[in-house]
Parts: sequence; C-alpha cells; structure tokens
Amino acid sequence: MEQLLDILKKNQLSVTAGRKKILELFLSSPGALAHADIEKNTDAAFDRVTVYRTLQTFVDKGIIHNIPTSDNSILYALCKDKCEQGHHHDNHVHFICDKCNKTICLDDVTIPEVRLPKGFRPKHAEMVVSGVCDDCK
Amino acid sequence: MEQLLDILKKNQLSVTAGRKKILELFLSSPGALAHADIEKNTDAAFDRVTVYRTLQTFVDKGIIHNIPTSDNSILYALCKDKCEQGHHHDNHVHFICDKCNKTICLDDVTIPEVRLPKGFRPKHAEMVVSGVCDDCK
DNA sequence: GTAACTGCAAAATATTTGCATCCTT
DNA sequence: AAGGATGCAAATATTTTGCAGTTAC
Repeated sequence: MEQLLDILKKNQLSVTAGRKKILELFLSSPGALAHADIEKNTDAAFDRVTVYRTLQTFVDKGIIHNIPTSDNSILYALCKDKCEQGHHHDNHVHFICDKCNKTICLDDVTIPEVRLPKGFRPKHAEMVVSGVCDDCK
Repeated sequence: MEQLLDILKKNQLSVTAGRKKILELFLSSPGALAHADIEKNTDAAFDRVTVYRTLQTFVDKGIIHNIPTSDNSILYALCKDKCEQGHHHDNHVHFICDKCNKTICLDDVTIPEVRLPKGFRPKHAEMVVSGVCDDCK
C-alpha cells in the first residue's frame, strides 16, 4: 500500500480511487491484465473511459507496458525494472500458457541478442513464448 | 502465379478473385500486412467483410500467421516454412521499422532458445525486433 | 446442381472525444 | 482556488453475424 502511493507520487500523478484500485490490481497480479480483466475485477465501479485513460496514463509514465500478443488483445503488465517516462526497459520474456491462458512476465529471463542482416539497427526486442506454465503442467 | 493457385488448391480452397488478389499481395510483400494495408492495396474492390473472412480462412489453413505486436494492431505474414493446418513453424524473427513502419520477415534469423524457469514447457516462440531497417538507415 | 463464397445490412464490440462536474493538492 | 481527473453522452472505429444472391467446381 505504501508502495502504491509511492509509485503514483513518484510519477506526479494525483492519488485517486480509480488509480489506486487499478494499480493495486497490477501489483497483486502474477501476470498481465487486459482491459476486460480490469473492468471485471473492479466491478465496473469505474467508467470504462476512466479505465482507458488510466491505463494510457500508466503507460505514458512507464508504470506499466503493453505486451505483444498474436490476437488483437492488448495486455498490460507492470514494469518491474526501472522504467522512465517514454523509455521502457522491459527486456524480459513473456510467457503465455495455452491451458490457463494467463500471461506471465518472466522477469529473470532476458531476451537474447540476435544477429541481424546487414543494415538493420535494432532498438528494441520483444519475445513471447507460449506453452504450458508451471501451474498447469 | 502458378504458386498462387498451388497454395489455394493444396488447401482445398476454391479459387476466387478476392483470394487470388489477397494472396498475391502477401506473396509480393517483403513483410507483414495489416488488415488496413490490404484494404488500401485492393482499392476497396472487395468488401471489408470479405477481407476479414479471407484472412481468417488463410490463418485457419496455415497459409498465413499473425505476428504479435505491442500495440493493438494485428499483422499477418506468409508462413514461409511448411505450415500445416493448426501447426505453424514460423520460427523466424520479425523486424518492424520505426521509420517506414514496415514489418519484415527475417527468414534467416531463427529465434534463439531461452532457458525458462522450472516447470515451464515451451511450445512456440515469437520474437519481434524493432528499430531502423536497411532501407531507412 | 450444389456447396462454397461474397456483398450488403445491421448488430455487437471496442475505442476516442467533448464537455460539465467533481476531486486532489 | 486551480488544475487535473472523472462520468456521461455521443462520435468513431472495428469486428461479427445473418441472409440472399452469385460463383466455382
């Protein structure tokens, strides 16, 4: 809870009920959350628009980042590393479980470097592994 | 062109103008395409719904696959390897250029293996690198 | 001729914007 | 008190579905 206020204050965001609740969800969730998850877990206490704006604000501030997915869903997860505004360092692998369908941040698994063809200048890399997670094995 | 008919026939799909045109786009494109790209490049000759259904059909048959992206866009690319229905083998890295915004399949760059935490069973991996491509450097 | 494919209309879903009101600092 | 955040309404955008007409085989 202390941590929660800390994060908001560090990012110069005013502390509101919606932001507290949504950030709390992320802090207590082992994996990533979709917009729909958040609406479900807040009992629609907040307007759908507020959720959109809160997520966008968190992304802008570098509190959360979005995770690449193959379908059209947008998933968000906490930036565990030191993310600054507009400069994310979420260089860890994400795992999607085919059974329970959860997305998990493997914070300890860093994305390996790859050798690119001549002329390509890499700036950022994303890696998503799917399969069966520890809980569902 | 021969190749084009080949692909459709191998997958037991009837040969129609829409499917030919869309598949042709993929065959002649160096990278991935979004739904919007396809509408643009076909001059809206086909109904939007037809594009949706054609893409879905191609994915189901394993002719194309979708590429994970961090924003909410859905990108599709040809399966260059031998993909069977419901069983893709597109284990190459995709590159998204920040300048020209094109997505390129780096067919020769294979996705490296990563060591996962205990209990995780990987089945499939996707990797997307962004930066500046050879043309825009 | 028959099954599959397409276009149109419309429904369902998702996201964005403007503005008045309320809350945080 | 002032600026930012929220809720509501409505505008946009995206995707899906049903059905009748058309096309491929």
